[in-house]
Amino acid sequence: MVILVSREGERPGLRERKKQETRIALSWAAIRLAVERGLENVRVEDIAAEARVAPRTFNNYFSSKGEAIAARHLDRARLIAEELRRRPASEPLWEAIKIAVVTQLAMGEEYDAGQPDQQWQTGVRLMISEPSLQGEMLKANAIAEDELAAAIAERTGTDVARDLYPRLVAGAAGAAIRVAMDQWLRADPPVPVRPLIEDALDRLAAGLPEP
Amino acid sequence: MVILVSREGERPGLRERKKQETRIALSWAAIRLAVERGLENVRVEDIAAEARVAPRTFNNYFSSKGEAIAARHLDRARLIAEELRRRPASEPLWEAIKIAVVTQLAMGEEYDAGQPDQQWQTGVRLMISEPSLQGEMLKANAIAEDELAAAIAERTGTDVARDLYPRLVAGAAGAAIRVAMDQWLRADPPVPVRPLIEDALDRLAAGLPEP
DNA sequence: CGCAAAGATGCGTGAGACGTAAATTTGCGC
DNA sequence: GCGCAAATTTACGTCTCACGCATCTTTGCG
Repeated sequence: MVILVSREGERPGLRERKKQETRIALSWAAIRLAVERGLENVRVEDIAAEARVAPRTFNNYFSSKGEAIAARHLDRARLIAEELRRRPASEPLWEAIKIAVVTQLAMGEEYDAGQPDQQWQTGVRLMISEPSLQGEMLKANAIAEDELAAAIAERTGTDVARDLYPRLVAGAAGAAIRVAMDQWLRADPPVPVRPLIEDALDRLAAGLPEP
Repeated sequence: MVILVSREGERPGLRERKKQETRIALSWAAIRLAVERGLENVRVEDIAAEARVAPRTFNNYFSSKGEAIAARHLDRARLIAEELRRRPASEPLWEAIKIAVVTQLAMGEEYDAGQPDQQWQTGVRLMISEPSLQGEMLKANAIAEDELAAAIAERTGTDVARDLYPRLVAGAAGAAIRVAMDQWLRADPPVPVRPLIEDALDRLAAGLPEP
């Protein structure tokens, strides 16, 4: 995956900031170009050019076009775990998860009430439509799910390594989010995402009773 | 993915049978070699040689080494949906799912009571350990999950395209299976899988209450 | 027994992933 | 400010791949 290790407690020096900017620039460039001309008509070289870096540099950040494209989604998905950690401990777990997910979705929200930002949506649609990118999206989801599991373990005082519980909840929540998202993207007269997400998570918490 | 379309209602002529055999031979060869010398030291050429086919033929079956390795797991995972369809309609859904999963796991069972067959286990371990294969395993799981969703929709009279329900259940069940499996593979004094799977699925059906 | 279709091969090409070493830039202490 | 050591970016070269296309073989069937 990433070669340039961004050690955690790194203070935001010019160096780190620039690295992050390059990473994001490469990622958006990859998405933009892939949407414009189709993934197969985009060479790594093009992406690098678009981001004003040397071709070889692309591979210092990502090990494939797919990874670059999924990076934006990954960063976004990670925020869910981060947000969950911020929720007060008094909140019931499922409630906290629901809020964390919805909050994260609302992040880049624009004019259109309740609709996540356009660019991210474009990226997700791209990943869903191009078969060769589906694997990358799944990988991103898996990574985000791991972080979510860690956050859940922390919050519930369970152990990610020993207990099934945190990973089970994270996995189920991840599945719910994926399904809701998918439904949302397919919806032909467009519908708001939030209700879908909430419905999916509520059903999970209810033990998935037959409808 | 696969180029050679195996049309469904195909009767098992010599042709089809041989194709299937080649596919499986390539897949096992890939796994065996990867386990023996490490994935990076296995060239497509080697796998083809091991399966007694021309190098070019490998790519007629799989589009990458990873796909070949995941194929065995995929075929196995698909059986769950197939088994679910065989369960009597009178059985409660979760019960049926549990049985379908356990039955499938028991398939290649050997001497050691309750432990799935060695080769498959080896393959799964390989996919978990090699980062570059994790994506392939996730893809396989996703495909199997789709089929499971279809089977669930059929059984519950819901619609995969319109209702969240079938995909939600399939996704949650898939997550439960993954988590249980993972726990099982990590367990240091080895433990039987079945209880883990059943525990995970039971918790799902119970709404994942905090422990 | 013979033909049409399906599959297996061979060959050639365009890309990609990545090791390595040289060139550049940044962070910092003096 | 200045200069050096560490972190990054680049340039190059190499090794595999994935896959299109043309051709040779094998299989299924009348």
